[in-house]
Amino acid sequence: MQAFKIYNTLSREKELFQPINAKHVGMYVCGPTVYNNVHLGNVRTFTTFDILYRYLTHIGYKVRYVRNITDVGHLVGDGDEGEDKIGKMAKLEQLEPMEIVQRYTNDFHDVMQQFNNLPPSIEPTATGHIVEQIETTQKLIDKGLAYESNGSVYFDIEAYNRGGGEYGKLSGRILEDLLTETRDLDGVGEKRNPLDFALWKKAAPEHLMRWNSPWGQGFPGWHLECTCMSTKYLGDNFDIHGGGMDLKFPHHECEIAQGKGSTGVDPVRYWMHSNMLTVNGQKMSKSLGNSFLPAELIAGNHPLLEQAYSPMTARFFMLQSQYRSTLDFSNDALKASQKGYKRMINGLRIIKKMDYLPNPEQEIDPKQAEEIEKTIQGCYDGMNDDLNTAVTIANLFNLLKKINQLYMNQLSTAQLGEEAFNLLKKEYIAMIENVLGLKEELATDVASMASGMLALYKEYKEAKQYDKVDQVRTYFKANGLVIKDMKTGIDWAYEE
RNA sequence: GUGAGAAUACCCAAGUGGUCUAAGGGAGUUGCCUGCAAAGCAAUCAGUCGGGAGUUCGAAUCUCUUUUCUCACUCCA
Repeated sequence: MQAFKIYNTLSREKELFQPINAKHVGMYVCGPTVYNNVHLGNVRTFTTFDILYRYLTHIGYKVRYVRNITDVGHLVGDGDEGEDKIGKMAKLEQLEPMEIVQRYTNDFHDVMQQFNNLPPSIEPTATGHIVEQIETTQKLIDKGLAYESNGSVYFDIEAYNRGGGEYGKLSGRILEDLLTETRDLDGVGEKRNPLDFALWKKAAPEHLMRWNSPWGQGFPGWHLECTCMSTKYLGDNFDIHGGGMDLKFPHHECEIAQGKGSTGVDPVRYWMHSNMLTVNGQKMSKSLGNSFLPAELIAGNHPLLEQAYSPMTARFFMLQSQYRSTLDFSNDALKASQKGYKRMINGLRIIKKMDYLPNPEQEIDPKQAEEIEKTIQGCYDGMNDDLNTAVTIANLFNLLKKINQLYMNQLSTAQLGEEAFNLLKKEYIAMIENVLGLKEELATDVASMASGMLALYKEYKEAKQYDKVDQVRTYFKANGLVIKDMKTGIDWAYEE
């Protein structure tokens, strides 16, 4: 097993990853709130944890990857007073809330597939776990860590901290400071303390999404679902919890409080946070209006885009930086990634078709073999160092040079030796396809290819080069197409 | 204001005490290859890591200071 290090937000240090159960890893990632299309910034986060999932699997762990769908409880506006995001969209579009949920869940899945992110092992929904959320709320009330107020239930942060909780430890905040800052804010109303957060909210009469509970009709608070679903499927204490940097406070802080409050143990061993995708130095976000939808990127139809970029180009672009750095979007950077990605994939095509060719005349060059081994180790060193995909890719480019040299006969497989060659082939393919999740994007524009061929066909026909004409026909036929040579003109059709 | 980070070549981006005479990609320049290209290969491309001071035998990396920027504290991945 590789010595894999993770930067743990809790300790602010890279720590050697040691799962609770030697061979098994439980990881939870905060999924999207499905009230809108996911944007490219969201994609970065999910891609980061896709790489984690892929790498852990690659180095031999059995991973249970849980990523939720938030389909209720996430409020618009300031904390606990706003409207439910999904309910709001439902009213706006005059649809059932669940129609909104389904529409954007589908969109999310489509995008994940386009970017070649693997589906999680379990994808639970908040509405599917109302019972669990009510139970946890009751448990917290019983323990004196939550209180009912006018049909809503709030988590009591002061009581939690009196009992040994350390609210603020993840984000590095000091409770007293938070209290002072928020003391003079208004709208406290039902809460004992402005920092207290909702576990259960009473539903206003016009509220669409509502369930019966011991405290009347209502709906669960946003933070609670992740606590219930992560611990339900991964246990009270599990290995890895991931999410975007912007969820660190308060969302993840609240998750720790709820988890520790209800079970007595810290729920998560390794907290991982991926950094933001920025545009011109500013965070990409829906509210700032500087976010692109993946579809706009792929089509190239956004004012900030000079051209279209394929999903794999974007994936490669994201992987060329480390997930904890902010990554700034620019056309120049994307174009550079496009070339790099294509070079790497060209190498993939070459090595896949290449086999070891023994040659008794030629001796093995131990230096070459050693270089290959060292560079492959470099790929692993990069991944092991808190998923430093940038380093892994740098090493892959060095392997690519060897592959191209082999291809151009500037180096022979016999010089590398069978062992080193097979290692090169196996690891280059595995790193790109299995670990980084990059794949070939075949240009499948059959129509334009066919029309170009038709032009050639016409030329050959006019020059009466009938052998060439037949060749073109055979080529079309081999691809399931036929040439229609009519009085009115030339066209192609699908072979019937 | 409070908390968390960032500043590395023309652009993107690794590197967080010696292996750094600073990865890798893109752009540029030169050569090889080619009928010409493209692709590929080879060579070249940062005397230096935002500025200043310090610690150390040794600093891009640690400390202090300063400037600029981002994020969080309000819905966000």
